[in-house]
Amino acid sequence: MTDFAPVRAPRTFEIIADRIREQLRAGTLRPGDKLPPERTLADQFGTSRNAVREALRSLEHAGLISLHMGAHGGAFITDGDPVAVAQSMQDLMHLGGMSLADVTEARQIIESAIVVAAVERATEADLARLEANVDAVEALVRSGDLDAKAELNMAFHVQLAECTGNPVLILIMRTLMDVLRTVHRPVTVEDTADVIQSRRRFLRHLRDRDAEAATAEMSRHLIRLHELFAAG
Amino acid sequence: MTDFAPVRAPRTFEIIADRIREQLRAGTLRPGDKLPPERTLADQFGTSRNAVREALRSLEHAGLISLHMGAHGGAFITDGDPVAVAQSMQDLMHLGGMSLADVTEARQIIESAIVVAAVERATEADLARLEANVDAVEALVRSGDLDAKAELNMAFHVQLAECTGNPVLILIMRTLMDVLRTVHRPVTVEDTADVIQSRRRFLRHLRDRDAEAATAEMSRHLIRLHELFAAG
DNA sequence: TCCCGTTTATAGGTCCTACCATTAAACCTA
DNA sequence: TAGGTTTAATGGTAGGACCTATAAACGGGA
Repeated sequence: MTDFAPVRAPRTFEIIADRIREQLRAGTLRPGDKLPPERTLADQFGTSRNAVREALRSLEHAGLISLHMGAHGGAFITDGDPVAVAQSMQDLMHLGGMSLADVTEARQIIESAIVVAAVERATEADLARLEANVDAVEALVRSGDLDAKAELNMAFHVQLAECTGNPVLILIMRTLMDVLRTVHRPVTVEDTADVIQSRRRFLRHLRDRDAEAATAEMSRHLIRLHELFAAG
Repeated sequence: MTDFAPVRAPRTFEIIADRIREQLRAGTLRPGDKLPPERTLADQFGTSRNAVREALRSLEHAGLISLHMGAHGGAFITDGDPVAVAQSMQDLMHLGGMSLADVTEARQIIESAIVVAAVERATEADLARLEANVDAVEALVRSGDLDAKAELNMAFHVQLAECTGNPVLILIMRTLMDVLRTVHRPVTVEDTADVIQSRRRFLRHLRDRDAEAATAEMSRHLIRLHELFAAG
């Protein structure tokens, strides 16, 4: 019965941030709009500029606004940049002492589910993009640019998530890739040939809408990769 | 070739926040630790207290630290509260970046994968916890405490993720639940009976290590729930 | 007329100082 | 010893001053 939540006096900057959030939800403020200058806001809210700044800082971190300096600068409503969310998740993962093994495993589990959804929904354009990615990777291997190759490899998985058309899944996959990037070790060249082979098989299964085969192919690949990381 | 990233002068508070982040990743600062007082930090970094405060605000928003007032207050390293991430996702939802349907769908896809992993790994203790949860829900339904019931229902899904033993999956599920909690509408009583029935069946499959049946049962449940939300 | 450097106004970024508000612990007082 | 009171530590707020970046207005020279 008596499960009273602890009361906490709201801080000024929180109130300010909430007021601005309200206007966002109400639609009074729309992406692209510019907020009044900090000094004006401080005046309107009847607070110090300091409090306004902390509120804006909070909104900026949330990815709701982006701040620009100089004349005609200011706080602009963004169209919803998920980078902030990804950054926060990364922080939590690092903080929670999550190991590389944890991340790759989670990725493996989630990606297997994503593949199933992608098989159902991938459009011709999606498939073309994925194939273009593999082609580009092949070209980079020949030119020896391993860093760019690794980048594209990660992009492949994000693109796969994009096939589902679900922004939450895309966000999660992007975050996982970002985390992996920070602990990334360049993989030796010899196994890239295998990777490309695997990708091509995978795409064939995707085209055939063969969920089982596609999942199996991807799982094999991820397990190998996981072992490689673990060994590395 | 000339893919120069735009340079942006890092702001002071960003540098400060990054420095603190570094210490977190390095493990010098661990959850529960207390940062020096703002005044001391300002002194150490050679900046104004203002810049320090904005850095702390940013870290607080990221859920990395929590600030407490009063003597022996200060900035404490948290153990990784995903509330901040959830808040950011909510903001995105409001900005139109993602919809409630996206979240429930992503949850559905991810949870189906989690079930597979849980079937393989759930220990006897895990199963007992899950059963205890269902029992508790049943009791709360009889006593009519719908809020507490909803809370336990969400806890069920987090507990399921915990069966996998993978902290990344746990974090993701917890985040998604947090997002859903805020848009939660009390579900009517009549269908709770069904839910409990479904849960019991699900747990039976889990005990039998029958991945297919467990996944099917959970999917049915989530699809129903999704429709309920959509109709809500 | 057109180009290009200069000026200028705007607005965020930083600093400083003072003071307020909250809290836990030390210190009384009965 | 119990319970209220003081006190010191620390985050929160205020308000002013100045720095810095930037786009637009201005202006001089070819």
